[in-house]
Amino acid sequence: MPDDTSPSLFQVFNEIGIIEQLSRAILEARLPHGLIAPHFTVLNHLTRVGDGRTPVELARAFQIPKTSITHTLKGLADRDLVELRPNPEDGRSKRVWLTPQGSALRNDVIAQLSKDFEHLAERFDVGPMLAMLPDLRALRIFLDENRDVTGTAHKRI
Amino acid sequence: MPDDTSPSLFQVFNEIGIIEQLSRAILEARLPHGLIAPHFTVLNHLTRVGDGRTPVELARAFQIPKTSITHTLKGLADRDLVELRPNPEDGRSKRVWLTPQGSALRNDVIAQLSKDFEHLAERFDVGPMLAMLPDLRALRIFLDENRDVTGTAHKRI
DNA sequence: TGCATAAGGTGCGATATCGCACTAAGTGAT
DNA sequence: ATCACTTAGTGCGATATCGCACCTTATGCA
Repeated sequence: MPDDTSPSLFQVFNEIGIIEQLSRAILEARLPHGLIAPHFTVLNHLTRVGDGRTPVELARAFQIPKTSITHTLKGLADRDLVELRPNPEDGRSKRVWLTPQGSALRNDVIAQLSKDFEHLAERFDVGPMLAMLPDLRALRIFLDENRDVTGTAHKRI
Repeated sequence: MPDDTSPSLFQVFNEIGIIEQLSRAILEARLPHGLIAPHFTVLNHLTRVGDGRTPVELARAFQIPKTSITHTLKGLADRDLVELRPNPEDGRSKRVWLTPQGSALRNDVIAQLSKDFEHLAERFDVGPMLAMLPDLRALRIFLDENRDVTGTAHKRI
């Protein structure tokens, strides 16, 4: 049983879990009522890698079940933030397109968060945070590539 | 708008979010059917800081709404993993006690995860992960103490 | 002591997550 | 061309999350 004095991966994952929660709260405070982090994550992803992705591609990117992305996309489509059109190359699937409103909302939120982060950086040295990015990336990639090694695969696709 | 080349807090939080998701999957793969990460988090917390906490103390520790902890505790109590008894010092509140089964389950899961982490460490250098623990802690503490600064407080208590 | 206010806990309703199972469509081997 | 198999998407049901409103009990101040 790990104790509280020697650093352990338990503690690392625990801190990461809490930080995820707190940073998610910061994000959701900037989203319009009814939208939560997963909605924004989709808008941001489509902006960064380009829209026209299929729902399954998004599910894979976010490591979530297909049913979850279906639901999230429905929420975005109901608000006219994305548009789902058939995939001409595959009759089974669809493609997800950003609407102008979806792009605008994503950019507004990013702008707000940039300001929030600037305020934080005035009172906190973010240097170490930025410095740990490569190691975080390496860990994320390793865990991602080894998802099924510990019998962990579940239904994520 | 942050680009993808210069390291930014966006990317740090993004990596942290993905790692949280993947590590949660590792944990939940070791939990009995019907139990999810929040249930384990409660058992683990009560083991580490001692049981006899009140539900509100737990909600504060995990940064979640009171209603969420009520629900999670009900799930644990239904499975006889914790016991809720009245708080003799405050007629409004209760205290949460681990049952022997709750303690045993927590220890079993920890043991499983320790093995999982050992397997991971055989193929991945965890040194940098452990080294970033102090910085993660500092960030967590700072975000926690400044939750309301950006108008982010919500209903978390 | 009385009363306004705060704090702990929960019922309820809305939404989210996700496993299961199903349909429709693509793939590949014969 | 056929048929077994795989893959994309979704309906459904179970559970989770969380805001709101409410009840109960405690606290603080006049």
